[in-house]
Amino acid sequence: MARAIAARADLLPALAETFREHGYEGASLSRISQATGLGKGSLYHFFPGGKAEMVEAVLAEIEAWFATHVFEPLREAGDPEAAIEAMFETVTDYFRSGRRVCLVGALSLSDARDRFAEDLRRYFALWVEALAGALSRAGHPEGTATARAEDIVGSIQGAVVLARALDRPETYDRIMLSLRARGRLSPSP
Amino acid sequence: MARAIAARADLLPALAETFREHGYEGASLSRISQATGLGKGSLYHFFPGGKAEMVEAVLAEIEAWFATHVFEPLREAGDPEAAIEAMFETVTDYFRSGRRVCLVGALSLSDARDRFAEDLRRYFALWVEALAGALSRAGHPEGTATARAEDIVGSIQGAVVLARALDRPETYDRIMLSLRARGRLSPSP
DNA sequence: TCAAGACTGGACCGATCGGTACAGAACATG
DNA sequence: CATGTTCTGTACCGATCGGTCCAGTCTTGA
Repeated sequence: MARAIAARADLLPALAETFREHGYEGASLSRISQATGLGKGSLYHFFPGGKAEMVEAVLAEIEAWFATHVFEPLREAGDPEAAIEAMFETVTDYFRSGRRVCLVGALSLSDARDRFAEDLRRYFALWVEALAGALSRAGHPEGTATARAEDIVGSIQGAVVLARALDRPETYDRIMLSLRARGRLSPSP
Repeated sequence: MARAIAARADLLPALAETFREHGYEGASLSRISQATGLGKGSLYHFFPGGKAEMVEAVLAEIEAWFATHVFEPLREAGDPEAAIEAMFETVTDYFRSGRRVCLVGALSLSDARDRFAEDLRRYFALWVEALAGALSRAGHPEGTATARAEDIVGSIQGAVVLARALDRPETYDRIMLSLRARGRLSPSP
């Protein structure tokens, strides 16, 4: 009984990688079956809603992961500046310097956006909100903290796009350094 | 005879929009057929290589459009600062404040990236190069002009992602304003 | 005017798509 | 060990996929 829940959760990493690599349309059931080592019967046992339910489960796990490792540290840290630095470290690691696609960003650009609109929106909204709070507590002017947070989150997404297109992970790392340096130099807009 | 060339070019806008809206996998031949009003026979007459050749033709036109309207103005402008301002206007218009996806960026995040790698790489490389040149002539320190250009091009791509995910075109416009303001305030890193 | 070639739509192809049905294996619980 | 449930692979479904083929219709230059 408890096995079912664990097994379902165990599938999510393989599912996530498959959707990251092939997108929603490109991740066919046969590819998913191969990636997870499970037949269709098992997949539909855990996800009766098919691919749509798989994506939703993956998005939920991604959001939970970011909540634990990114959003909450930003919100609760005693030292907000250190938390922001830690955020850069964490996401650079997570996105493997742009070698790994951000599934939420990729889906946002695809035609699957409308189907999962609320999940995609919430992920970025939570990120911007948490970061804006940390910036604010780090001394950033109240009025522009949200704007600055959007700049940063957007830049991270753009860095993934650019590094992948140029096939240069260093570009991702460099953009991260530039964002961090800017935060250190000028807490004012 | 001349008709053929014209007709092929006339298809590109509809093709481009179809790939933008549905991605490479999602843009099925039946959808393409519907969007262009042409049967499969005609499509394969103009693009014997099928979907792959269609995408390549679209990418070539996009690159040509950007070369004319963005890259060359950046390179040749007498007033580089004005050219950079004009670039922001042009791309904001082109991407419809993030309502319209950047096909090159979207393909870069998809599994079609490898297939069109060189086209995707060149588009961004040319953009960064042209912008870095303009920044440099506008007084930006030589050593960091390329880095700053990558920041900007990446931020534009990220703004599209973020605005679409949040479903807030204003976010795209705001990020553009922030990028432009930053250029005006500090020509130094 | 008329042949040559550009162009067209749609029937058709095998492959694969997402999804269903189901019989049996593995399993936890009594 | 018996029983009921969970889990599994596979055969199968209709639909659609990308792509081919071709008979026929336009268009153009001689």
